[in-house]
Amino acid sequence: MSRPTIQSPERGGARIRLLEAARDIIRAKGFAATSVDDLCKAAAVTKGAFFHNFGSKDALGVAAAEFWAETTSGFFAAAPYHDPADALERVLAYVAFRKAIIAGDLPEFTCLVGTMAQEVYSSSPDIRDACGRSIFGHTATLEADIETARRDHGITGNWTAESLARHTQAVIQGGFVLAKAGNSPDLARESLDHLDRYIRHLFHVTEEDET
Amino acid sequence: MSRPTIQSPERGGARIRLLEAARDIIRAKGFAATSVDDLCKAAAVTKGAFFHNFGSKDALGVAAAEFWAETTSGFFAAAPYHDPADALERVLAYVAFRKAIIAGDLPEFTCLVGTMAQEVYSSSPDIRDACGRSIFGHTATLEADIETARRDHGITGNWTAESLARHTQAVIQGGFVLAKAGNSPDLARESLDHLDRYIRHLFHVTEEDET
DNA sequence: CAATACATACCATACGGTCGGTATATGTCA
DNA sequence: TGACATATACCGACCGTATGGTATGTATTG
Repeated sequence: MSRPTIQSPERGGARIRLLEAARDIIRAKGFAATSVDDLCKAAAVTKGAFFHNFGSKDALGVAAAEFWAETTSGFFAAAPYHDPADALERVLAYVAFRKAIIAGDLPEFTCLVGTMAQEVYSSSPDIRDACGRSIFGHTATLEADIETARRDHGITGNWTAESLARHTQAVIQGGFVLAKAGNSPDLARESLDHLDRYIRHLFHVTEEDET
Repeated sequence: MSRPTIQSPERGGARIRLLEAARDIIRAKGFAATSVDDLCKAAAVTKGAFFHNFGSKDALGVAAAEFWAETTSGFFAAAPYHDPADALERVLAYVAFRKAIIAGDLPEFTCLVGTMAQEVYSSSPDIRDACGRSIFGHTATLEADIETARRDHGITGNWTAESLARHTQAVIQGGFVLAKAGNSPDLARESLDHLDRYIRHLFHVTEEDET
């Protein structure tokens, strides 16, 4: 871990440690309830480092949403649900994958940007928009597979790939809300079963046994 | 507006004005970002009144969730979607009704308890549980119609009425998250169209044209 | 007279943010 | 090569304010 240089200004250890702390703490406590001191303590840096890297707490929120977008898009790009040759199978594999990664404690699998957007959409448009870019950027990656599947299977319904991709996100986000309200990850998984069934219905695919 | 009496202690004007203020402000700013002073100012009462009626800010959060449960259950009980004789039609009318009431600005139609649960599920179990009771108490009112519809239409799928009722809530809550992230109510309505289509699929009903 | 339903003044602290300082790395020019 | 200027990354003390909460007083009601 060398010291940061002028060529690689992102190399500053404090910045990413703060972003990782933000990812973990904000998912558990929410943005407003997370203090700058909380973040500094968790990242083992001082306030000076915080305000050197981020001009304000709001700026940290925006950066955290962007950091989330980067890391999750890498995570999903490397995930195995892209393997099937058939586009529809990839879409169904995506849903199964989203279900499979719901494991452990709630703050570990819930969505940072969904939580933040819900909380600050009115008071901090910058954070809200950064969260929106993360969410809708992700739906865009699904949209291509859905559209391909739709064409390959000759499906002509009163819906668009874009809309179904967004609905998929809505189901996932809504599942998280219920899981938190009911304090049980099962509630998030449950809705993904319905989503799976819905997509199979849309594509006239017979339902598989669910595990 | 008489003074509260010992026979009707709920008659205190400050209490309900504070609860109404909480309902409106927390939906816009979130629970943590809403200060006690904010609420007192909006309700035109003093801090003394606040802490007389609620022992703490957390207690106000619990009371606000319970207030929400009461008012919304009254609202939905009086709604016209209960009119159809056929249970399935009532379920579909419910979805249509949920779509219809998505109007105006975001804080006016989004769900207080969904927002609060998402925010405080970890730091304030009391509020979280009160939110959970509100949400799952509402799904229970749908469950009966779904179960009746299922029996009347002789549907035997790999799902339960309870689960579909919860899924309905998940779609609604998720729609709110996307609507906030994208700053557009249309995103909440969109998912309800998918939900409508899903339910019709489950009950083998031909799709109607959507407005 | 006792209980309720407030009002007002006050308090300790936690909060976001600022500021002056220091250590290290890099470019450059004699 | 080395001295110097400059920029970056970070430290830690400090500040003004906002926050949740309290203590005391008072008008009204049964």
